Amino acid sequence: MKSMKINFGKMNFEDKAYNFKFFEEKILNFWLSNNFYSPEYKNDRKETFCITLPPPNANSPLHLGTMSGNTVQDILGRYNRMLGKKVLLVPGKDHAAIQTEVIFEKHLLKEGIRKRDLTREDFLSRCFDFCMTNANIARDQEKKIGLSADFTREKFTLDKSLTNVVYETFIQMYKDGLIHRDKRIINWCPRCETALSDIDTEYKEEKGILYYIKYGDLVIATTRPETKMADSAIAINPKDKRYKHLLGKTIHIESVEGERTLPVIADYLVDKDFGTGILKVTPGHSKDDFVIGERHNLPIISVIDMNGRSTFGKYKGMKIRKAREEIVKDLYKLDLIEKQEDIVHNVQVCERCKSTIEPLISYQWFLRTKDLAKKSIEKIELQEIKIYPQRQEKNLIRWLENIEDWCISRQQWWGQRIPIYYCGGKETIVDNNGDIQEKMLGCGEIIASITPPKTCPKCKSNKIIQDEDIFDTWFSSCQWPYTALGGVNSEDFKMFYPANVMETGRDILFFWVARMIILNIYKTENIPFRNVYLHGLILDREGKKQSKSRGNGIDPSSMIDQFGTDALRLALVSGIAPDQDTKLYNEKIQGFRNFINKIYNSSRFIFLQMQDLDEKDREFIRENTGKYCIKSKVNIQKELLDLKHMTHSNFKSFDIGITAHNLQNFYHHTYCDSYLEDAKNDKSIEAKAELIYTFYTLIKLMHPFVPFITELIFQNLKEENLIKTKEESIMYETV
RNA sequence: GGGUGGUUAGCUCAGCUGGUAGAGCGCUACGUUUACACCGUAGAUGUCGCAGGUUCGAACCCUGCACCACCCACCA
Repeated sequence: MKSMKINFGKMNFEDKAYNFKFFEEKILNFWLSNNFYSPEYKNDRKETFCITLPPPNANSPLHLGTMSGNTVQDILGRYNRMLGKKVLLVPGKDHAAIQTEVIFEKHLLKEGIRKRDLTREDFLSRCFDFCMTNANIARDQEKKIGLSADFTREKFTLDKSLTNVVYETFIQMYKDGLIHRDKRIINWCPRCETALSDIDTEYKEEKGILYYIKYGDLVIATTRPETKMADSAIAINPKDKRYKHLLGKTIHIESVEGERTLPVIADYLVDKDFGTGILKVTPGHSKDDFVIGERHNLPIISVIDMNGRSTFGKYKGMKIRKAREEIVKDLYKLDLIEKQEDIVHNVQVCERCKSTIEPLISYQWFLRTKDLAKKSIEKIELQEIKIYPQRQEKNLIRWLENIEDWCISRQQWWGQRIPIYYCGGKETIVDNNGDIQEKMLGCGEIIASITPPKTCPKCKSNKIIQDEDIFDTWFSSCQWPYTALGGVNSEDFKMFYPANVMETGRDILFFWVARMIILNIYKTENIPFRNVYLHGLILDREGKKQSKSRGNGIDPSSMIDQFGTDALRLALVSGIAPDQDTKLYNEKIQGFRNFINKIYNSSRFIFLQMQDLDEKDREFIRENTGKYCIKSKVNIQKELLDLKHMTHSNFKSFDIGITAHNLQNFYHHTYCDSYLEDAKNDKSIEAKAELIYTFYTLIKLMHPFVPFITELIFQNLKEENLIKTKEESIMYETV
């Protein structure tokens, strides 16, 4: 691409206040209309620096947290570019499966359309358009904050090419025996008729009744008598001496479900202080019971269907509440209820419609992670991947050590549909014993394939049906480090993998970072990134989390309009420490705007000194490479050198907040308040040369943090023939 | 219940491996001087959460406690 000249014009010395709006727009156009953000701009550079930027969700505009992350990563990118490296920041947008589907459904509802009114294809195509609209807004925001990412390389996680890479990974895992299909308890919303991840549910305090039900000679307290026919054991706490004699025995009961024999087991999940200290274990309808059931190899019985109705005996077809009432009545009739108590307990509900979650059993796809996690732990312990702040390392390792198999299927539409095909299809049935089973309708062949097979390889039937489910969104986003680079065979992958930094929130250290390490080591036999930088949250003035419901969210674009991008960038990073929350509010950003204005005015002062110089003087100034003469109480030569060293060493340890703070402090108090004041006493040409030299040095050091105003000053120094440079932009100068 | 972080000037926070408490905002007074009132100069303001301990010496190290925030688990 041929570079284009933008005429910045001379700075307007009449304006005493920096007109950031005017200049920032010009500068941004200058950067964007040239090739500066591309690593190919300086193709001869050898050492690389790469960040595959965490893709924000394509379902809404960016919030401040993402922009703060962008700022940190851009600072690292710009700094490394100024160190002479070939820098690539890859932008992207994430399809964010479930979250997007929820948001888009709400969006549709405003138009009076329900999801079930649409076909799967229609829903997907509308949702795609919705995402593209938001992605465009988000991309503009990224540009506006000054993110020097190569936008020609932008990826969307649902792009066909990325999806195919994800499919390849899955199929490889399938062949390696890492994928299995198994029963699992899920959060089912009977009203929305969908499975929900824990994130899409919330807890609500609810009044309930605790029934003390007789089980033979024992009494068990429960709020859910309607699941008692799905019990497969009686459990006590191993430390509970009261019931020790029962261990290993079975108890015989006669109840509403008829005669049954249940084993007595011990599990530490049982709270001996709740109710009578005895728990009825119902693996089919309670998450904790499911865990206990797995541990003790208990049968799973289902008595509630996906419509939230009972499937058992005389209660069959009743809504759960109704079934509960009836069962309680029957239990009273049989004199099997000792007493009942009112209690207030937390109930898990659907975040959207607030109906009570029904934990149900269904078949899901799983990834075996234990062995993969071991390799990841090794790499972290060997410090091949470093975590900032370091204390999070042990959290990460502990999580990896205790990792469970990962359920990677979801019952939604918006996402990557699982590339598994069944000959003739399948259906899930509940047999008379309450057992959930998958019944194959064809010859039973299961085919993993990127493209739909035309016929069954075994029986040659042409009735091939794809699995209905999609992948967990994290299964795709955890492959981002190589999908962002175009897959493991691309030129970019060869040149830029592994990335140097992964910058993300500590809240997704496990969800994302840990699993990214796992999947990337599996796929590439190499780490995905060398450093992990965790950021904290951006809180409001009172230290509260910003949220839409609280209405305390800070609108990034209004901040930029009021105070300018450079000011916002400084406000977002100055004084921050990794994993540490930070507060943001108007007055704070205003303070940084004042500082930007200080930079502007000091440059005005310096340029005014240079106004009447002839070309010979200018040449003298240009040729000055660090001779000092101005008498000042500040030893500027030494101070500048110290500042440089400190900046470099702080960057090495990712102490960006400290660096920003130090640079600002130095510029304001040492450079302006002391040194510039003293410089006023020396009118010699040597003094002017020193002034330009020191100024130029500082502007470059500050550029990664406040890129706009420093570019403006650089262009004017060039325009005025006061510096010797071959570079078109300050971002390719050397620090 | 388990874990992590925080507690320093009215507010927001610095304070690196122990050696006389710092900056910005705010406040007070003064000031239009070769850039800047979105400014400068000068100033007031602190039992460094509480209680012990180590040390010649602790905001910093150790022990315990309190309060705040967050994370994980549990709520039959």
